[in-house]
Amino acid sequence: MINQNIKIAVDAIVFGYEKNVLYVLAVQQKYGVFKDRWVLPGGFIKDDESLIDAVKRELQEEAGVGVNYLEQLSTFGDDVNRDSRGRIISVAYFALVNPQNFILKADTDAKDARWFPVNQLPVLGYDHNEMVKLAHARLKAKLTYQPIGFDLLDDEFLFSDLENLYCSILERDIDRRNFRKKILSFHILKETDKLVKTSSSGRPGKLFKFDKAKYDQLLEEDFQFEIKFA
Amino acid sequence: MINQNIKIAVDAIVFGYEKNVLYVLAVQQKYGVFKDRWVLPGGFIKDDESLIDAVKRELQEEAGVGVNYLEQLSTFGDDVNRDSRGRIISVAYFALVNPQNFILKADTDAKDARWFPVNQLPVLGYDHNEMVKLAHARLKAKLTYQPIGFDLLDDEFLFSDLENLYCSILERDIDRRNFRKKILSFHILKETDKLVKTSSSGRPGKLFKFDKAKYDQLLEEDFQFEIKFA
DNA sequence: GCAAAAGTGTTACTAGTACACCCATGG
DNA sequence: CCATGGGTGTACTAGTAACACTTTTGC
Repeated sequence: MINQNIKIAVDAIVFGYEKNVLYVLAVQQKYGVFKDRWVLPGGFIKDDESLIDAVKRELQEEAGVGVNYLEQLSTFGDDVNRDSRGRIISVAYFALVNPQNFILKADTDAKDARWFPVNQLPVLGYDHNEMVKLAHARLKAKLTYQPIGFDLLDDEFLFSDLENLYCSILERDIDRRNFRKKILSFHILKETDKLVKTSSSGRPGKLFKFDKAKYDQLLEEDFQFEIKFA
Repeated sequence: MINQNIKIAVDAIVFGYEKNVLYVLAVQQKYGVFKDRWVLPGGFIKDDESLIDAVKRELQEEAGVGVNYLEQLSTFGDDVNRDSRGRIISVAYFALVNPQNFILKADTDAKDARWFPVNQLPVLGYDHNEMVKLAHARLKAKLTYQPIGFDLLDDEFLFSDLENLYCSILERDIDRRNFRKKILSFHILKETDKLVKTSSSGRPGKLFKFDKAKYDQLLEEDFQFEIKFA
């Protein structure tokens, strides 16, 4: 069989959201040319490991993170010199997590792991800023045609949390009444009877849950989640 | 650096369209375990070659095809045994061509090259049927939100050609009047003053051209190509 | 009683849908 | 004059957009 001197790696763009800010996970390299440089979590694939398992393993090893949503984004291999160590092709994955579900801890290869606000990201190693840019665009687009915002929130959330998430990620104002009407019209939320208040003043709000089972069922009947904005 | 025993390849799902039928390009293998088996055109990447160049080279070598539209589809590497020769990860590309622009000719590695109607595809080698399925879904989806139908047609075409293309690929009826109104409202077509008739009877129709420059310009002004159907 | 956040309904407008007849050509 | 395919307009419907006041709570 052909002889090839190319290595293959995976990298993950992991988004987290908290209090109106969208974060990206980065790790600080322990070794190599980019020692101390911030990069996306990732690494080489093992010979007998699926791509997706490789991503999950790296996230676990480098930052102690388990994801809510994970999908393949794109494969970076057009720039032959994207990695100075040699020809390396990387399959980038797009992930969503709730940062409150775990505590970041740098582990195997990483010296440190941190959340950076997506708008204040340092210069990362390799072509990782480009990957983040692409993933960010994907997130914005997907938010409007797939119910993935819930993967960034707690299991139970206030309507205003969801609304603020859309506002801050899409960077635009949204009419609260129209937004609520639209989302409720899908019937993919379960209303709990719990009332909570976040800040010290103001009327408490009802908690909602995303009804995944209902959503999956609706998908069978060509239901299309879609939100447009004024 | 890590030792890895994984090879990387590219494969292409090339769609062509002619007279209400959507075709996929396949080549017949000359050598190997799958000798004589139909598979998608593709092959190993060279060490100093970008992914996209590898695809273009393989298409040229195996079938003599130059594409109108080419984009990365997905990378297949979750099934560790997808290729019996060893661990091979494949980056699949999605391509559109106008079959009239060239003559198929099997060349380097391929014994033969042929168009198969997408609905009468034989069992292909590897996981290639799965790739076609994914690409087909992508084509259907993209047709409604990107002006890629033109890449399957001649440079100049009748409105009815475009309409039939949408009908046959999306497998549904379309109201001619509404379709024409919608497409024309985008102002991305140039009307030529040529009149032609395809069949021997009936009124001749006007030829149109896709105005790519105009479309690119509109994109700058957040124009969104989008067609919905009744 | 005031500040803060939650909850709610109506009207105007725009875009989508449904639908049928006339026109130009060749035979 | 008939068969075939090209070209066109209007009325109805549904979904989106714009918009402001009332309720509950803590202080």
